[in-house]
Amino acid sequence: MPVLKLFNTMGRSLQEFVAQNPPSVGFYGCGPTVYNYAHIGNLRTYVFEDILVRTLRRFGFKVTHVMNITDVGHLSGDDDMGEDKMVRSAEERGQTVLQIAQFYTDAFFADTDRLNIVRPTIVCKATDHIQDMIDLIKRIEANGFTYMAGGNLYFDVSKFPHYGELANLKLEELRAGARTKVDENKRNPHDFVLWFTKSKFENQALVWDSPWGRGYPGWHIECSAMSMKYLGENFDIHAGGIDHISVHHTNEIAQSEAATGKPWVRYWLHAEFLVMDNGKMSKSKGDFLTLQSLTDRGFDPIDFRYFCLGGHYRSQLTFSWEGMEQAKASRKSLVERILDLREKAQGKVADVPGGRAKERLDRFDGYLADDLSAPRALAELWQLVKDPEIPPAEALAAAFDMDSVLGLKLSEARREEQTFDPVFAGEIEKLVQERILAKKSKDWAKADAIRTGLKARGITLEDTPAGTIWKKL
RNA sequence: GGCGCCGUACCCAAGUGGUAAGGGAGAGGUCUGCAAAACCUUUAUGCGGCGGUCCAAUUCCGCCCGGCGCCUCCA
Repeated sequence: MPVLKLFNTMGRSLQEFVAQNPPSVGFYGCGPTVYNYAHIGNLRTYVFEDILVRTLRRFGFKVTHVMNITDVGHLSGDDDMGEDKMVRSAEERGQTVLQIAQFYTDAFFADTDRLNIVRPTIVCKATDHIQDMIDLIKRIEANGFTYMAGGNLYFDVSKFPHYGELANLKLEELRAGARTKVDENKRNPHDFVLWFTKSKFENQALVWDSPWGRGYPGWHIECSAMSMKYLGENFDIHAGGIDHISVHHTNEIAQSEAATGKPWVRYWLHAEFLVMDNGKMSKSKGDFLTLQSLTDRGFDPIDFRYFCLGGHYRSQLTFSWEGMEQAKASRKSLVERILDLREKAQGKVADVPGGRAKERLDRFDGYLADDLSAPRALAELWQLVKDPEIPPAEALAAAFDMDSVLGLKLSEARREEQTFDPVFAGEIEKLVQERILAKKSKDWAKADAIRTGLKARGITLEDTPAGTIWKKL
């Protein structure tokens, strides 16, 4: 395998990936806050993380993938007088916060399953790790990075010299340009809460006892506590959306390294946003597209996955229905080619692709190795399935190999005949035979009538040299 | 104000200091009773504009125009 290079946000450069303890790789990906459905922008990031994990595994690494489920502590902004997201959602539905969390957690994994995203090795809920967070905060406190103010425990960013390195922030300038509506308890606008006992709103549903009083953890601490618990005090990769660079990940680094006194994460990867024609999609504004809204329009979840793969993860991708239509058409055509190859290979798939197929597979791996260039990798797959000089059985072997990373379910592709309800299929088969007879007697009117009739029922006929085949429209 | 990104054919979207991947859509052709599918051919002397560096720039630098993201919960 070629040398894997990844763009590290820390340092903003393409760097050779060197695992700390090869072949093991510790990977932490920020998971969802489960107060609502994931929207397709969220899902784009998870598709990216899936490509990352699958690529690492293809390149021989043993990946431990940890993902958090944020079910507490994710508060509204500094100057936002609104409620806790979880609490609001619970009140609206007349359920408990934990019921809400469970419902949307299930919905989240149902979505990622449909997108053929491999489940994380470890999924951990914030509410199951409160003691770990408290223990970690104690260490941060013991090292002198905290202060109490107004009942809350704050992290003092001025004590952490490297604060803001990930985001290229300079504290002096930030002070000057700071906003006015910040929490008045803060000494520095960028200080953040590690533990709340005084909330800006009432009815905090979940509270725990702690050395600082009864309350609940700040948002950032869960990722530090849980990642260290499962991956150790320093690990290889941490990934998430680009919006997390300046606040969430910056704060995670500060508190983690303040606790341990040593470097925490080696590689930081961030996925750019999926944006709508008129700007970004906002989960908190309530109007956003879910995977379900795509399938309601007749798209297969994998069409969306294909759509995501068409753009590089570090580039903004603009969502549009037209773009989805194109992805759908494109994927359909790709699957058609796989089916054709299957028929030509008469069910055979080479054990190991050789010759020209191997060359294309190598090129494919080279593209993945170059900062996960899915668009070029996908283009290479197209070149492969279109290459007339490659024997079908070899092409299939290489294509399925590529799909171990792309995840387009190519090996599961079947002609509709094989997946249809047998009764319905038998009925169609009968009509097809009738039409063949009509054609033999040159009764074009009847033949065309049958074809038109089937089309109305969503079935299209194709007369190939090998006979008539039918498929779903 | 600070940080960062983008502007490539009708559409989506890669990419490179030496002359533009791939897909969708369109057009022409082969095949066909007609279709469909498939296959073949075809679609940017051009990469927002203006300068600069260079033997050579779409690719580097500067400026300008246009669009977007983050800095506040958000992938």
